Amino acid sequence: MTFHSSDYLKRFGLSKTAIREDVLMLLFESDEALSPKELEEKMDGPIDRVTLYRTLKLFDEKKMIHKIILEDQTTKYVLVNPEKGTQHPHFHCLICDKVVCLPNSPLPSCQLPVGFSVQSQSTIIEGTCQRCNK
Amino acid sequence: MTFHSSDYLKRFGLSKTAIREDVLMLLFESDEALSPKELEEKMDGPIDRVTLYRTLKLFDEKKMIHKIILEDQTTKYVLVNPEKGTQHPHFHCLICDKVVCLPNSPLPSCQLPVGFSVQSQSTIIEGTCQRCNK
DNA sequence: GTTCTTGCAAAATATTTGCAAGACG
DNA sequence: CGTCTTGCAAATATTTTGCAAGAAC
Repeated sequence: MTFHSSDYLKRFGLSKTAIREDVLMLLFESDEALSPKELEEKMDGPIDRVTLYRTLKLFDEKKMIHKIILEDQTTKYVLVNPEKGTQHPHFHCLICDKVVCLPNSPLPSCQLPVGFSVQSQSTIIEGTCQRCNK
Repeated sequence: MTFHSSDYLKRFGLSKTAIREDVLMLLFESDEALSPKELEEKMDGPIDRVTLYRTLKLFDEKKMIHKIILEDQTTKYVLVNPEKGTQHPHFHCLICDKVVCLPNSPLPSCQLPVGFSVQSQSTIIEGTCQRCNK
């Protein structure tokens, strides 16, 4: 299965630009969530940080990516994968610092007090991943 | 039941200072989580922001307070209440911006892949609270 | 009196805004 | 060509660090 970033952009009604394609590609190829700084470093040439932030904000608004806020207040992003569902817990390894989506784990439900209504839920689990536990 | 901030500090091996007592008192009296800025505004006199940050970091290290990172990347703090357990979901109302602990709701459990180990878990539920839903 | 805490100045970090030049369709 | 996007400069917000003066015990 190949990934066509330009089709992807078109599908969300966005015009095709080099930066947007690069960001999408990097997120698609990555097996972990990436921070703005990590994205910047992985980009081919030097990229303007402002444009990167604007691109990420746009993708987030279009729900093309998930924004993950970690306990250390840093931000990472993953490409939304419709097959994995739009909401699931994320795991943050405290040793290697990687953040991954937890597959096949639907968001656990909480009992809410009467009168409250939910719009979104985010669960971050911190610990050590299987690679670092070896 | 009264709250003695100086006893509280002593119990955690911290020396008693005016700022620490003020911060503890404000957190104790509040029915919602407070941001550094909100704490600063609620303080009697003007307070040095650096001291406030250092105080909050210290309390967090001693596990006297919970640090809650919201989706908008702001930080709020609540006093740890041993009766409510040390970990539970937090609810963030998108209308009034209040953040409260969800009482009687233990942290929902997630199935983790083999080899992963958990150190902490945080769940933030965003939505509208019963007051704002009326 | 020695150690811990505070307050100030300044730095580091992350993110946003305004605007003119440039690219997209 | 008109609109959307980019890049630069600069602003804003948040949090941290170094250090000397002051308070706690």
